[in-house]
Amino acid sequence: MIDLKALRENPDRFIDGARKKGVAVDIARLLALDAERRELGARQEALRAEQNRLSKEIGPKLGQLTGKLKSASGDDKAAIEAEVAEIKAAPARLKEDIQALEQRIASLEPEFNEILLRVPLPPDADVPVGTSSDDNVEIRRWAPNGWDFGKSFEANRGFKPRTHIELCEMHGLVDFPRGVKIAGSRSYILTGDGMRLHQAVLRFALDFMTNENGFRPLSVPVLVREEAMTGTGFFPAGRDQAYQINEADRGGGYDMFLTGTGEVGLMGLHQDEILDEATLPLRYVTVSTCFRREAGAAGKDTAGLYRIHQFDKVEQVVIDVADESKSRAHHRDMIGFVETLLQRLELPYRLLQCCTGDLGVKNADMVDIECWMPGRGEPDANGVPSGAFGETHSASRLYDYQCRRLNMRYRPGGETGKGPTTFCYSLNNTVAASPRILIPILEMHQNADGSVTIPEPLRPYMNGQARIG
RNA sequence: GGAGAGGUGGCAGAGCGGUUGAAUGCGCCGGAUUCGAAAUCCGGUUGGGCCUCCGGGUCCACGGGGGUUCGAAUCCCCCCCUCUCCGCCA
Repeated sequence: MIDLKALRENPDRFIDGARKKGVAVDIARLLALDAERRELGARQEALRAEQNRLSKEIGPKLGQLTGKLKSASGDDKAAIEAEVAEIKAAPARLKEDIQALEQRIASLEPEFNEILLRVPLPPDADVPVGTSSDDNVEIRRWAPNGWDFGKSFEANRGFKPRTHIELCEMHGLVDFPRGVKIAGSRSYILTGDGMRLHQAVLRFALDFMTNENGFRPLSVPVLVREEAMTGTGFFPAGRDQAYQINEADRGGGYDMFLTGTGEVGLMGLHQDEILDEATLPLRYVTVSTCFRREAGAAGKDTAGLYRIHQFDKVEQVVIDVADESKSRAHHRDMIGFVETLLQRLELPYRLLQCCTGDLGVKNADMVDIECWMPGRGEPDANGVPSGAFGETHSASRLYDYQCRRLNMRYRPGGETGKGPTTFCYSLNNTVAASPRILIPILEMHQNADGSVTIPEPLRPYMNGQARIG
């Protein structure tokens, strides 16, 4: 959620930001509703003040009169009753007016909130303007010794690559047909070394973040309430991407949602808290199963392990004070962790600065990391794929957009600080999402005979095994 | 799944229709005392919205929402959450 005060002071910044992101949102309407809301609110508040003042006067008077009423009779009684009625009349009128205003304000609320939640965080000034992922800008790329991006896989390695699908089939790493039988399209079952490799990557990534980078490992709920989805900024915009568990209609009270990332649980952790500044920055990592409907992606990446409804992901988040330079520094760090991890796995990758059109509502800045996947891309005349980059990581900077929604604050100046409570800044980044990352691992480390060399760092997690096949 | 109890400030815990945003204790902060500290004493100590001539004004919030009432932390209804016992169970 954006800062309403900032919007009032500088609407153009948000109008411009929404335009750059390609988000259609009627900010003029929002401002009009806001003005009306405040105007009505001010009038209501004045009436309430009057009502409160009268109540304080009336109490004792009423007490006296009801006392008299007990001993009174005849004309006296009637006179007192009339006086009581008169005293009650003024506040009663106020009450009617207040309630009328209350109703008018309430009638504005749904539209107001609907628009407010959809106003995107403006992109940072240094984010390239663009309309889609085609306009993303490459920052840099890296490849291990012996790999030249300028040459084909065959030219690099001396043999034609097999796709991960072929490799999985060859070594019995995944059972796609039975996955589909059980759970429908985009489902799979990791089998044997496939499952072992999957677990090895996840555990390696978690240990790397925990042991080497000082992140605190946490488990998170993946089945959450709607508030957690809205608070973390995934709703309402991404509502159609989340699986909804229908509990309300079967007497469960309320519906639940399956999370598409561990970010929801990690960020929801400190919802509604005022954090001690001394504890910041918070660095959390989790591994969780992620669920995505992939609505709107019908027919896209239907084969293999690339685009699937359920996967596991090691996710990192950082929560810190409201400071842009720190936010940028954390971003660099978090990207650096991933680069180190990919380099240890000897996977070629590139960093992409996402353009404004590719940021989504909640990010001010986002860098995607794509690994080289030899099995992707258009096949040539001989049916050998060209290879292509495929997104494996996404590092976001959100400023206070998310923490504002989550109501996560700190008080500058520490425990004894007198500063105003301030919304924290948050960031998140993938560490490793599997099985998608198995694609470059299998395809890049395949040998001429189809066997796959297991990258060194994963071997301890596979009982020392050095190759598959 | 059945039966019951309860949700009040950082914590503990009063209040159960009328200046109660809330007693009291603990904690915390400031000050006094002290060579210093402990103890003691004094004072302070929730969050948010709106308006502001920046002095301040005003409203909201006692799990959440609605209702009754001139007036609700206190009464009523719905929801959420926690705890205890029984049943079931990884």
